Amino acid sequence: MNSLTKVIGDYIVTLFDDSDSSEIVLSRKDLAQKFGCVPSQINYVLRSRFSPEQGFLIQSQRGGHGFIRIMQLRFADCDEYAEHLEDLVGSAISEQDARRLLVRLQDRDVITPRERLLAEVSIRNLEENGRALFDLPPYKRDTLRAVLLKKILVSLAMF
Amino acid sequence: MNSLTKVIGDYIVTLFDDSDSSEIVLSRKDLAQKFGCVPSQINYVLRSRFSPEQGFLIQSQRGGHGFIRIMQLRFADCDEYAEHLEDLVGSAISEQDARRLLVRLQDRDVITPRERLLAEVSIRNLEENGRALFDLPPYKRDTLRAVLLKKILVSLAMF
DNA sequence: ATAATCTTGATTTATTTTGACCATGCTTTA
DNA sequence: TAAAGCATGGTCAAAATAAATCAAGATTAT
Repeated sequence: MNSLTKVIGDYIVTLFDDSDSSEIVLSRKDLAQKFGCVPSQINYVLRSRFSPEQGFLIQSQRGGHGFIRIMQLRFADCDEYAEHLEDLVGSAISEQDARRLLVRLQDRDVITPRERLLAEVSIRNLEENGRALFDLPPYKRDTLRAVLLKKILVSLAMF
Repeated sequence: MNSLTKVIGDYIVTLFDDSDSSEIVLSRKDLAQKFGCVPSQINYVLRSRFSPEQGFLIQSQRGGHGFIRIMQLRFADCDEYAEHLEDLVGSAISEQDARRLLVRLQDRDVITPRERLLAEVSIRNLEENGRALFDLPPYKRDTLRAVLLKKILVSLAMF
C-alpha cells in the first residue's frame, strides 16, 4: 500500500524528470489540493524525502505569491562516496583528525581553501557549543563532530 | 508566478545594471503607474529589497519634481565588510532569515553556491543538535545560529 | 507490543497588497 | 512676497494570502 507521502514524493520526482532543470518551484496549497490533503502534509513529504542529506535544498516564501522551491544537487556516485566517507570519518573523529582530513582534501583540490576554512569554523563552533554550553564528554563531541563533518563532505560532493 | 514586489525589484536591479553608476534616480509615481500599483507599493519594494542591510541607501524628496535616489553601498576593505556583516546578522537570527541572507550573498557573488550549501548544512546541523539533543528554546537557537553564521561570514570575509 | 512513520488540523508566522491620511516642496496668483 | 494650490513622496495599519510548526491521533512495520 502506497502512502500518500510516497505518492506525493514520487510526483515531485516526476516534476524533476520533466523539467530538465535542477530545480522546481511549486505551491504548497495547490499541491495539497491536487492530492486532497492538508498543506502540512507537504512539509512532511519534504522533510522526509527531500532533505539536504538526500541531495535537495529547499527555499520557500510565505504570504502572497508564496512558493516552495526544491533544488536538486548534482551527484555522480553518491552512495559509493558516502560509504567511502563512512570509512574515512567513521562514527567519531577527533578535532585534530578532522582538521587533518580537511587539509588533505584541500591539498587534493577536492575542496577550496575557503571551503576548508568554512568547515573548520563550523566544526570549531560545534566544539565550543558542546564544551562550554552543554558540557559534553569528549567521546560525545567526537561523535557529533563526525556527524557534522560527514554531512559537510557529502553535501559538497553533490555539487 | 512572480509577485509584483519581485517584478519591481528586478526591474530596479536592471536599472542599476544599465546605468554603470552606483546610483539611480526614479519617480515613485511613475514607477507605480508603470506597474499598475499604488505608490506605497514602491515603498514596500524599497523597504524589503533595497534596505541598508542589503547594501543600499535611499534618499528622496517630496513635492514637485520629487524623486527617489537609490545608492548601492561599496565597502572599502574587509574589516568594514565584516562589521557590516555583524550588523546584518545581529545577535539572533531565524533559520529563514539566515537562509535568505545566504541566498542574497550568493546572488551577489559574495559566496559560491558550494559555500552557501556548506553554510546551510552547518546551520541545519546546529539546528538539529539544538532541537533534538538539547531541547533548546527557539530563542536560544536563534542566538546560537547567529553566532555561527557570523563566524562563518566573517571568516570568509577575511579571505 | 512497540517503534517508526504518516496524517491531520489548530495555531503561528511571514509576505504582499491596498488605501486612507500625513508631510513637504515647487508654482502660481493675489 | 505671502498664501493657496498642486504635485510628490512617506507612514501606518488592515486585509489578503500562504507557508511553518507542533502535537495529537492513526497507521504500518518489526
